Amino acid sequence: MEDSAAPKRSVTVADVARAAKVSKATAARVLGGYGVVSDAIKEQVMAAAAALEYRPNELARSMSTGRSGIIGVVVGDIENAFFSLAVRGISDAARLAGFNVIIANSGEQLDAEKSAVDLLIGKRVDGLIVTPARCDSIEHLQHVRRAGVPLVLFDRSIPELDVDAVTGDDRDAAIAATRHLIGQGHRRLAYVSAMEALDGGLTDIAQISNSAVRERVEGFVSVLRETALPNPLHYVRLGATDQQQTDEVIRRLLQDAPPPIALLASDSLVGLRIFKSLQSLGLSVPNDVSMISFLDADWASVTVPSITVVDQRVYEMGKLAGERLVARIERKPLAVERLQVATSLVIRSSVATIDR
DNA sequence: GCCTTTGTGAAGATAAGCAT
DNA sequence: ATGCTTATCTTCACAAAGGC
Repeated sequence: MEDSAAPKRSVTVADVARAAKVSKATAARVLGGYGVVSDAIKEQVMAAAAALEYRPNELARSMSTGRSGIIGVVVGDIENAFFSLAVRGISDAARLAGFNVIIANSGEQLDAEKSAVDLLIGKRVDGLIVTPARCDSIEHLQHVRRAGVPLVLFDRSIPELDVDAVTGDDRDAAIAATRHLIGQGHRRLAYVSAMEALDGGLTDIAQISNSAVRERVEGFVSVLRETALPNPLHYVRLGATDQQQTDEVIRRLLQDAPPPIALLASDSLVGLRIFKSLQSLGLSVPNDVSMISFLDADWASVTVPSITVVDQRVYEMGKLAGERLVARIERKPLAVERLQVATSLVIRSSVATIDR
């Protein structure tokens, strides 16, 4: 009956050492695979460890080494395919270097992000990858650096912070997508984002606290300006946070500028919501409304019509961020930089060509 | 005297138990 | 109520022991 599930003290190095009749340092050397031990003793210890079913105590190990072998990742929205793909890239890079990953979700809320960072620092993660919800609130991230924990920003950059960032080429991507729409003859264009709407509407691009969205909007607006289209900021619409809000955003846009109109969706969740909104309004893509979405999400290639997208190569972005963080943890001498992953426009069937 | 192998003891954060 | 000691478990720097 000794095999019952009765709670018993876990087997430690000292237990193995006692069973193998050696000191715990010797047992620890064998079990931890470090230092030098004669073959005969190595065998004794391994046999004792196997008999006792020894499992190392990771808690004690990280207490002793000062390393946890864990990388913390704070993402903006775990529901968003952009982040799940990124996390896959990050954890692949981490695993290759012998690290595990703990994921926390901020829901793009600054408070949630702060407590997630706090928690992970408390867990003694060896490094942190954060998608900052706001690029204008950096106190908690400076604290990470003061704590001596390597930090890599993901998707968004904060120049004042002097840390590595892995982002897309958001401005160029938006320029390419917008030019494509212009090239197809569109003159009524709008950019739709899930960022929280600002009180009093958008009057200055610098107000946008998310650098990725800000740069995309800058790209979008710059193409509208070079094409001499009037009042470009008016066609940047924030607040498409859920289906209901998106329906509302689309409804107002269509009141303002009846079809034909072309929409640029800031991410794949917004893209899908826009697609649903248009469907429920009985509007046809691309005959009534053309659209391009950021991120080549699965759904974008199976809808009718299939959706023209900005392929962000998010897996590569995640992998790059993971590798960069590992390099920082290993104290590789590298200059702080912003690594941009190039995007490409994947042309499908959601943009109409307008004859004029 | 040197090299290899093995042992000793401290560090690290926190809480329970004990003494003042 | 307060401070002190001890226990947790592993790793590592250093010390010791044994063989040549």
